[in-house]
Amino acid sequence: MASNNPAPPDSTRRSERSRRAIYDAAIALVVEIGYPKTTIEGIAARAGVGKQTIYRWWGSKAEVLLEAFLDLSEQAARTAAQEREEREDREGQEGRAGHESQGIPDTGDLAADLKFVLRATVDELHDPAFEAPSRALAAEGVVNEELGRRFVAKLLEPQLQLYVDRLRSAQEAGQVRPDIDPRIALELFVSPLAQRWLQYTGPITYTYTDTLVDYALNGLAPR
Amino acid sequence: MASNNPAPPDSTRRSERSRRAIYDAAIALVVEIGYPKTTIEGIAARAGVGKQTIYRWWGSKAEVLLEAFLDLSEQAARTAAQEREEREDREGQEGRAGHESQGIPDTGDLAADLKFVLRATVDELHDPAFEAPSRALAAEGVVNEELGRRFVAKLLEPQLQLYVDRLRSAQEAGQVRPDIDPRIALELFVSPLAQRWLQYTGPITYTYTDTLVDYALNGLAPR
Amino acid sequence: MASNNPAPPDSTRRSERSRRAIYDAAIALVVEIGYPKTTIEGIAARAGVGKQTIYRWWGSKAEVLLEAFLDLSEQAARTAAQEREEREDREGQEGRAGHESQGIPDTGDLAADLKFVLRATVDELHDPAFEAPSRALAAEGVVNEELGRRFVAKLLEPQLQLYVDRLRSAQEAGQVRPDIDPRIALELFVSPLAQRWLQYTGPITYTYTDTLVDYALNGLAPR
Amino acid sequence: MASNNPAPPDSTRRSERSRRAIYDAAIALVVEIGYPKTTIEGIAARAGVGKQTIYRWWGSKAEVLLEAFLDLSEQAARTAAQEREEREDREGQEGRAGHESQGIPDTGDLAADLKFVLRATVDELHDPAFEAPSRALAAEGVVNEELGRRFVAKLLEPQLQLYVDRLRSAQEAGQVRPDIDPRIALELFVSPLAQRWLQYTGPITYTYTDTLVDYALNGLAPR
DNA sequence: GAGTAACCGAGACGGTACGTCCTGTCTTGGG
DNA sequence: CCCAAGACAGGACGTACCGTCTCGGTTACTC
Repeated sequence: MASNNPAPPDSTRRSERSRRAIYDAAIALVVEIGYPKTTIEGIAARAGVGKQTIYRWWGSKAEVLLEAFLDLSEQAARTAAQEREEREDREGQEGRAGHESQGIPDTGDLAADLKFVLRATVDELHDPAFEAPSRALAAEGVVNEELGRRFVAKLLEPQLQLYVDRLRSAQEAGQVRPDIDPRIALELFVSPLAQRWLQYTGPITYTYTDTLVDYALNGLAPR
Repeated sequence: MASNNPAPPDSTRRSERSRRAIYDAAIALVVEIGYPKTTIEGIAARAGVGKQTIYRWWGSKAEVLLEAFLDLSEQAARTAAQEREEREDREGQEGRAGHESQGIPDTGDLAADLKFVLRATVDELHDPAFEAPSRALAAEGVVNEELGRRFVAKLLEPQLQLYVDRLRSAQEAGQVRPDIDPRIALELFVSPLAQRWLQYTGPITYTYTDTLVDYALNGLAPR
Repeated sequence: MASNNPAPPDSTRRSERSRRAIYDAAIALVVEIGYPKTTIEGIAARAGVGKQTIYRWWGSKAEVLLEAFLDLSEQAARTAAQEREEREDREGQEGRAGHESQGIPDTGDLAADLKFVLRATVDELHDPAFEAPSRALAAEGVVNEELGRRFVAKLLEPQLQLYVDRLRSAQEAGQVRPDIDPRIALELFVSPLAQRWLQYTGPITYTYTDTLVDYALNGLAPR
Repeated sequence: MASNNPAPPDSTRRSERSRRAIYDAAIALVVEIGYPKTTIEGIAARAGVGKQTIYRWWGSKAEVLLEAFLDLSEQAARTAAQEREEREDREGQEGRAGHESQGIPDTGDLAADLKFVLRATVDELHDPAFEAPSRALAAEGVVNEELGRRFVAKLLEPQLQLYVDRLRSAQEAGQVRPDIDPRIALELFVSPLAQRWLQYTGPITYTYTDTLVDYALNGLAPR
């Protein structure tokens, strides 16, 4: 199973220093000059790294950015988790669990909980530091199926799974019909938001996401 | 007295022959070798045209492809319309109107009509000749807002408008609640399909789109 | 003998206005931006003339410049001749005839006369308005034999003929040996100056040309 | 601290293989299709080299050709020197030293020696392999002073220095007047030949060069 | 005095080469 | 054997001109 064609590099000797520098440079460049103008040479130069070091460990600029962005997300998640913990320690309360990567709150009111996390998502979509690399990867994924699937599997699907969990909980509570497939159901309010963001098909606001939740839960037909 | 900087070319002298050749070459190359490997140089060579002729009339590879695809769509629409006409003349019937760019059928059964057109869309999304340029433009639009908006305005929005019309008709017929905004409502079943296509977040089948219509019309909550 | 291949243009209908404008533009551009950066398009634009008007009457940028320069020389010669005439009318004297294109002075002192005209040539070679187009044509002529020969026949040889005349006169006066070929003899002092100018092989000064005349007349060997 | 603007390339890493291929291609193209039709792209293609490799080390087509021609001259000189050596070894004689780049022969008869080398030069000027690049460089030098001076310093002046040496020797032998400046004197017979070659002002023959030597040594005036 | 055949200005066209930028591979020297 | 550095073959970029062509317009000669 080991021993591929051009002999795989020995990852135990890999320079952690270089990897970090490459991630940082890649993200910074995409934010500053945009994905199309970001080049492997540019990343290498900014990271103070030889080009070969990039070509040794990654297959394309998109892969570099994907890993860099995954790394960034993990960092952000860790930071957020820590802050939450500290806050809770300080405030000695539980309350609204809050951050979605930590799970969707379950107050018993499904509509309210969904509106809450979707509003948080709206905020995130408007964050410029998140937008540039995220769009770049999404765009690349549209045209490059392999990378697209990895992007989805690593970043998007885990998020969607949280909705699945919350919907299942709602099903158990009798707030969602039992014959509904949660994985499909979530798309009724998540996908519209996604499409508006991806394709500029409409404005992205709190009232819009609130409306989506209402429409999805109650349906379009008269009751 | 009108005297801009790079002096816009005189469009009355434009060669129709070249434009056609460029459109054809652009589409053909994107289908054959993919968008990233399609180059302006390659389009020019294939079209038997000087590069400058492309740079004179378009600002980027993406703009060429956008116009080429728009042109293709118009042609296809014209062809389809003609065929439909001929068929109807021959068969002397009206029946199911059929092609979505001609409007969504209105049999009085909203669910059935929506399922019908969505199934047609599923077929279209699986058509390779349509997929390559379409994905390329969508991807470019994700990262290039200006182009994205044009893509949507010229191609996507007119399609969506057909759903708006059908939903309004359903509202008049009492099959959709009057307080529903059709432009948002249609996203409940269109956007999930779009996202699955754009991001490979799930399989695209007839049963899937049928399910979307059912969920959207009836809602997730118990009735 | 008439009736060439692509049908020769009718020169009776030629626009004198355009010709003048083209000559002026060509000379001006060569002086301002240099011969290599001077283009036919540039000449046409500056002259306010269609490109075809240039291609109709000339075969290359070099030919345009050659004619433009010939025209300029004639103008200059006419102007100089007129000035001389006016001066002489005013001063009512004959004296030193002066301008070489009017013939080399013949005071009876061959060495002095040659030194005089060569000094005038030195001045001319240092005149920037003359230098740019002149060098351009010379350079073109080095590599393009046909044009080179025309350049020589039209511009250089007439000048050299004046030396031939003066040397013949000197031969009759017994100041030059009768077996000497004047056409070759003149090269002894003219060519060194020409080469220094063409190839930057040495400085061009009055004392240099004076020395050339002395060496050529008296020879290198001890007398 | 050394840190210029475009950062000069590291010449120790330079590919000797590429340099040779570029020299060969440049010379071959100039001979085959002429200097104006020789392009950097063409040289690169013929040499099997990337364009950038040319632009990295040279500033223009003319510079490439200059170095290529210098290299060619050195090679030719080395080859000639070696052949001469072998011939002398074989023949065990000294005699007429022969090749001008090895110095001008000094038999004691200045006129004969000069006529001999000038005849050799006449032959060289008629050699097509030498003529094409040589004319191209000369022409470029006429219009481009910097390059012209380099052309002269590297190729022409060393040749002329040989005449200076021979003339000095003749001065010591009393065959040339001591007040004569050899650097100027040589121009009396070298420059006419040069001008005829550069500007097609007359035929280039043995009798012509012989005549030049006679005129120059004895002068034009009666003795 | 209408017809018409050229020149003219303008500039689009199919091409070619420019000089720059980046790709992905390879080589060198240092750790 | 990794790494920084960067030269290399290759190829696309977007620009500038080439020489040809087509378009109206404007003369100037013909019938």
